[in-house]
Amino acid sequence: MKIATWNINSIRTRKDHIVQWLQTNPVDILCLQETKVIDKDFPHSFFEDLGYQIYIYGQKAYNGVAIFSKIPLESVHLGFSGFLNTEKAQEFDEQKRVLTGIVNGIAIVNLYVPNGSSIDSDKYQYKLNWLNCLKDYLKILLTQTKNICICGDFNIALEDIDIHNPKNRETHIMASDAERQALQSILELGFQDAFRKFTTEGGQFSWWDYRQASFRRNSGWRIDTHYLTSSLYEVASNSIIDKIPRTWEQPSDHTPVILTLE
DNA sequence: ATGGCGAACTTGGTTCGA
Repeated sequence: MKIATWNINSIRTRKDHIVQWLQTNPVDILCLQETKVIDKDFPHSFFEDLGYQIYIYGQKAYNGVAIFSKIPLESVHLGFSGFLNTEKAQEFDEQKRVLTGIVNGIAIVNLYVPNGSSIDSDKYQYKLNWLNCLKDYLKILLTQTKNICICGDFNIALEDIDIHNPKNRETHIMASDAERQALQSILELGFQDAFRKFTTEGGQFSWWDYRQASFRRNSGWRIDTHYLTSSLYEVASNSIIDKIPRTWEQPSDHTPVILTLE
């Protein structure tokens, strides 16, 4: 079973890339982030024609997540408030960043973690609070199943080897201590980075800034991945970053990451 | 210290992303 994650930075701009990619990479599940479109305008048919069921949770202009699955999902939950009945959860759901469904007994949690802007920004505090809410959400999900795959754009590089240049990383968004600790605290619930089961190498990135010829120079960050509970981590047989779509004309700034189970 | 690039909406200049 293959589960891919890809921040495509607008589904309407990138639909041809996604179709082209799926034709050579017919994964079972594709989790997308930053669809940037209201549900009514989501271009379903392109992907349905390839044999996928489409699950979407979108909003105007920003954020938005989607799951494509060859097998219909069970127990689809939109946002935090799908599981968490708190005022805070409802407030966070104004931004569409969380979509969960179950397939083959595996809960797939598709996430677009807030970027946070910069460490002195209000958005940074929002990001930390959001991660805290995610932890509560996962605690509840863990009471229901031990087979969980969280994947998506985490907007956090967990280790220095996940950044092309970790100098000054303490003050940089996506690498500051508080962000890493917030993510680490979630992982301590019982999740491991699937990508790191297979390589401890640096220089492996999933996002490159559009500016400063970052891709050409491989000045990237590894911020997109799959975190797995131990039952799934044990049966993970591969995790790779496919850099090819980043070489295409008018690409997303992120590229797909593919997990293989069994 | 700033802006670079790309996308969406407010459709042309602004806001946001990472």
